[in-house]
Amino acid sequence: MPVATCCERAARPRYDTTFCVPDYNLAATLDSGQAFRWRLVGDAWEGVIGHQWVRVRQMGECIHAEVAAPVCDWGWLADYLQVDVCLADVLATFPNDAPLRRAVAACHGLRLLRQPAWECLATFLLSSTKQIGQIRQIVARLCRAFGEPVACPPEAAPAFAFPTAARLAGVGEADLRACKTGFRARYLRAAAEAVASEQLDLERLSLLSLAEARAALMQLPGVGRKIADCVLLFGCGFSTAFPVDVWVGRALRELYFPRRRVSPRQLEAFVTDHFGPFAGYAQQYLFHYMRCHHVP
DNA sequence: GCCCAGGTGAAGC
DNA sequence: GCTTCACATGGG
Repeated sequence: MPVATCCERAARPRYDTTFCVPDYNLAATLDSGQAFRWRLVGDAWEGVIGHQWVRVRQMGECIHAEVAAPVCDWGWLADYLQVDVCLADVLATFPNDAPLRRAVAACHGLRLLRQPAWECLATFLLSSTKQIGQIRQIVARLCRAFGEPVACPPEAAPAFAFPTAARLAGVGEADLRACKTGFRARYLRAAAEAVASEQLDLERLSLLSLAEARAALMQLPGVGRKIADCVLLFGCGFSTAFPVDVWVGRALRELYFPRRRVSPRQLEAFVTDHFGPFAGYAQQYLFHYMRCHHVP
């Protein structure tokens, strides 16, 4: 299985590195509504992963990355970007149907990220009935208010880590609402408390079956099937998790069941059966396609 | 003003 | 069971 090549993934401390990886569309990946902390500055994307400020840039078949403090081991970034995933192998498992073929052709190089689970849970808790741009703004306010400052270059905007669960568990609901979280503030606090108290161990979810992990997340108030599947897909590595939001629901109905009445139950059965071992990737292609390319 | 946004939970038939 | 509605907030 071909993997990305990387110069000096573990070597002398460096401020930058390059991953050479075929079929990686950085812009589509960072801007496809799976992560909410990336900002396009010129031709580069700036964000924070854990406590690291990062600037990444597409250079043809390679991704160039810069950080603010020298790094020996770049494994954390390779893991986040999932550069070792061979996209061709993933796409080869997709069913050969017209809608998916169109979506894959339109969104060439779209990938899934592997995000920190707590950040993923918290940000998707804040996502309900919000547009992606607004989710970004809420998350930015939250990080500025409650996240640790992280080192960044002088020309960059001040950067903050995503607030820990322990920190948010100690924040009053009114202060969360001041970040424009609205009715989601209560849910965010409850999740922070559950994680901080270790009543919910997010790191252990990946050891469970998909159904068990999903059930554990759905114990939290404000976490239903859709948000749970986002966390499992984007933060825990469950490649068959298949979040169905308004866009994906629309994609399934319009593209697979045109002019037919389909119950949510039927849709679920279809999804479980149809998309294969990387159904979550297929979901992301349909989502991005509907948002950026499809004209009804 | 009206409708919608990567939803969920509670209440109503 | 399935449908309707409230929940905050901002953009088109």
